[in-house]
Amino acid sequence: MDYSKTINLPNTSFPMKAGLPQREPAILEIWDKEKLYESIREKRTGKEKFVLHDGPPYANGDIHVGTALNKVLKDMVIKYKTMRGFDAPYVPGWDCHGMPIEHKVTEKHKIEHTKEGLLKFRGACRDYALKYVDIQKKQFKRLGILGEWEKPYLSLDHGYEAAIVGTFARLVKEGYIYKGLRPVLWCMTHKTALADAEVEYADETSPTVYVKFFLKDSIKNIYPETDGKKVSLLIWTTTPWTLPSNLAICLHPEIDYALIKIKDEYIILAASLASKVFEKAGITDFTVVKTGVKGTALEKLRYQHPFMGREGLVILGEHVTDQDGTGCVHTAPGHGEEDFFIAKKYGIEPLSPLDDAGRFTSDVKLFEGKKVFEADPLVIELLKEKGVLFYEEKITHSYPHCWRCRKPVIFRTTEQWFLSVDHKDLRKKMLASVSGVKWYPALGENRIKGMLESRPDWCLSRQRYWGVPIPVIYCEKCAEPILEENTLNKITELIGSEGSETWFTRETSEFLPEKYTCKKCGGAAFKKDTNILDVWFDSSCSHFAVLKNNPKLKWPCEMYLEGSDQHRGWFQVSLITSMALEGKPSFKNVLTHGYVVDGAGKKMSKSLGNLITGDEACKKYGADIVRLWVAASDYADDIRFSDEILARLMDAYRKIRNTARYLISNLYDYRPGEKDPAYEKLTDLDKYMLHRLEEVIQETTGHYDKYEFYKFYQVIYNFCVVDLSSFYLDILKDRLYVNAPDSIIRKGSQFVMYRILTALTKMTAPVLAYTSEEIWQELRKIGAAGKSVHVADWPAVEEKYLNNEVKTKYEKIITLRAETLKLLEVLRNTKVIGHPYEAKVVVSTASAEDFALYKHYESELAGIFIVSQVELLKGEKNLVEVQKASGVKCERCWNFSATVGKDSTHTSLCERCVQVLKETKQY
RNA sequence: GGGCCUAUAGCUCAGUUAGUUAGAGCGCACCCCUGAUAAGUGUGAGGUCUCCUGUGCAAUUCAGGAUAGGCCCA
Repeated sequence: MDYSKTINLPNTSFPMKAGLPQREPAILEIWDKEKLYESIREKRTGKEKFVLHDGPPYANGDIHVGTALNKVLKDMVIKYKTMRGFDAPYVPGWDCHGMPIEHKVTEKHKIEHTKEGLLKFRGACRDYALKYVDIQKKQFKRLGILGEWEKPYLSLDHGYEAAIVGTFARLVKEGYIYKGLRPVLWCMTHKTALADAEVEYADETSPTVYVKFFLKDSIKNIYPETDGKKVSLLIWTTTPWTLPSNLAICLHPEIDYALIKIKDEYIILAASLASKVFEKAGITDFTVVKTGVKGTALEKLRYQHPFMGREGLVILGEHVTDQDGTGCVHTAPGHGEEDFFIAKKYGIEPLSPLDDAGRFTSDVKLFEGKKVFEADPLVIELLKEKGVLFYEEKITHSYPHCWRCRKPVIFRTTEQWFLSVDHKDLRKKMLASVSGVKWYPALGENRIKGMLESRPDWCLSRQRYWGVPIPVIYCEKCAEPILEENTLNKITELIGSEGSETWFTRETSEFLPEKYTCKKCGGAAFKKDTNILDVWFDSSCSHFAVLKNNPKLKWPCEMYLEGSDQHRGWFQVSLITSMALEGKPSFKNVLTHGYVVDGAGKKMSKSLGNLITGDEACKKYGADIVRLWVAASDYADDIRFSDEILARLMDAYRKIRNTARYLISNLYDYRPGEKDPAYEKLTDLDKYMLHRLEEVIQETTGHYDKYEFYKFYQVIYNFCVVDLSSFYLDILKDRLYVNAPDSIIRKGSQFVMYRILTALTKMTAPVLAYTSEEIWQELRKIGAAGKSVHVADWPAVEEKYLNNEVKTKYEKIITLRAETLKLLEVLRNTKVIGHPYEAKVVVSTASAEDFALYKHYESELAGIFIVSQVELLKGEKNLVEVQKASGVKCERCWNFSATVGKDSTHTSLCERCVQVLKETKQY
């Protein structure tokens, strides 16, 4: 007789091999078809809301693993909160305006600077953005992320654009918006401002001049010998053309400045640079009169501009170095960012006497009409004439160039719109509000506070084309901006119904009341602002545009979850608009994660060639592996992504999957509730495992609640490997296979296995979105309720299954088991035994208490150690011995037993197996 | 250059309120099993806790610095 036919072997069609890259898309299709997201919404209607507000990714290119990580984290939070009973809708969004799209589109379309040309260009940008919204949407869905993919929010939606303009209008009304000057990088060929990203650095040879600027104020109180003598500060510049705009000379407060006598005049420059400069200039005949005077002592001295007929001021700045030059920095606030900001501190207004093409205006009669670089030699000539040119040379240095025309760019001061962060104490209020927000990890609070303390006013205007227009109209005659409420409201309304294109298609007059005249000069002709708003302003309005305008959502929301770069970005700009206009933050919790880096901890970049897209990862590993990677990583720090890491996770995935598969395969004849033994009838092993499960549920719930997914991963993985695979399930084999199918011992174990599997499946659902669903569908076959694991409720801790008494006892048994296994290894290595069934364990115990405990489990011990026999002795000391089992191997259960052969019909079976055959009428 | 942060086995993570041999799982090596089988069990080997200096009787743990790396800014 073939006894293997009489045992209850595992049976399932659930595949061992996952084949995720193929299987997942099929599951996704079912979710789509069965409208899983909508079903979840329906089930959670009326429940407490948990709104995670999606930070919009930029609609350009394929999603990067970093973006995938971000979205998966969000999805895990939402899936978990949903299972915990919250109504957690997810409305994903996209950031659609801005420069990167402009650039991509410019590669194909040249912008024609006409109304039609501009509209065409913007249309192309829009198409481009929508195309990538679609591409990215597919990639996000592929990752198993559930959400309102059919109705996402886009920053180019009419409603969203109206919210942007409306927010601007409200900020104007509250007095936060002002017009000011600011230096920008300017391309003289394209006659346009450039963003930092549009500039590339290349070597450039420039004329370099050392120029004497004569002091007007006497410094005889510091240097008595200079009384009545000519004293100059020696400055240095590589852009002589900026000298007409010189308004100040900047010194470092702490650097030593030297007074040097040459013939009959005195020159001041940084002491440490003097010899270098004089050597260059070939001057040997000089005397160092005095050193040790700090820049501070020279502050606020006045000097005579060498040819502009005005005086300038000596100021102090930390940016001055004594590494090169003279330590006296020529400062033209109209032509440099640092110059601008340092001059601002001294109340010096910048001078920028250039037109759009970089030609001097009539403000500088000497060079009127000359382009800046043409002016260089003319300036040098003039300096020579005036006798102030100390030394001249050519140097090659790194200089910014326009990335399109490759021509050198300049700094030029322009008028821009700003948001004041100190108006109405906004900065202070923001700083205070930050403490009321919960930051994950807690250090995020530090970081944003530091940034809030130092951030300058927000420059809102951009000289670009693809974005939301600045809704300001100016008087043609006096350039007075119209910031009246009703005008701004009308613009907002029109943009709301027609989109921002309306700004370009409609005439200026259509945005103004009839017969409107300028309040300042009475002019009747007007023009629209041609600039757009910073795209960060777009995203700063998302909480208004999305949370306030969608009744399914709420303001403020529970959570923002983004990369750590958003402390300066989205978190901060959202805080600005929400604090300025609503007086509280638009979020209650902020979770930040680090950046994805490669296996060596280096950042991912095109140039390093270590970049990987979300799609590539899904194709190579499968979404669930990517999700497991996200869950297993501690996102507080940088997150490494490498083949080795993913290979380890695939191993882990297989282990989890196989553990689930094994549970499934032993539940084919189980129906929940049908033949479940009462708790008291369960063996202590089963009780112990029920207890362990409750512990695991408690632990994982705690970890999820703190968003510490990697801790969840460790707990659940160890539970699968240590508690289940190598302990419980290994021991269970004998019980499940050999005993009668409906025996209490088998049914009891199945009851526990079922509870473990359902809980395990639910607990892993937020992470292994697809696999848990696959397992759930198997559970449904035997009676689990609910069409998807994602509509199921989170497993509740069953207090009645907590049993510390059994736990304490069992931990002793487990310790004894570990000792036994070590000894079995010795027998195996000496070839005394192969399978542990060939062994017998003899346990001598000195402690009466322990002996009693072991005695209590005497009948189970052999099964627990997976050996054939266990003998317990009350001995002098604690000792475990292992020896060959006695008796003969039973052909059915493979245990060794002295009872084999006792039955006359089944001569190769042990007593137990004979009994089982009788029970099951197979005798 | 500045701000914030990180650094424990090949990998992912623990841990030490400073105190005898620093833990887990995986991976690896070896063995077993062949009734979870492109599976499963067991045993074992892996770490100068990034480096330097300091404060302690004692430092991987505290302080200072360095190096490497990340984000943001200049």
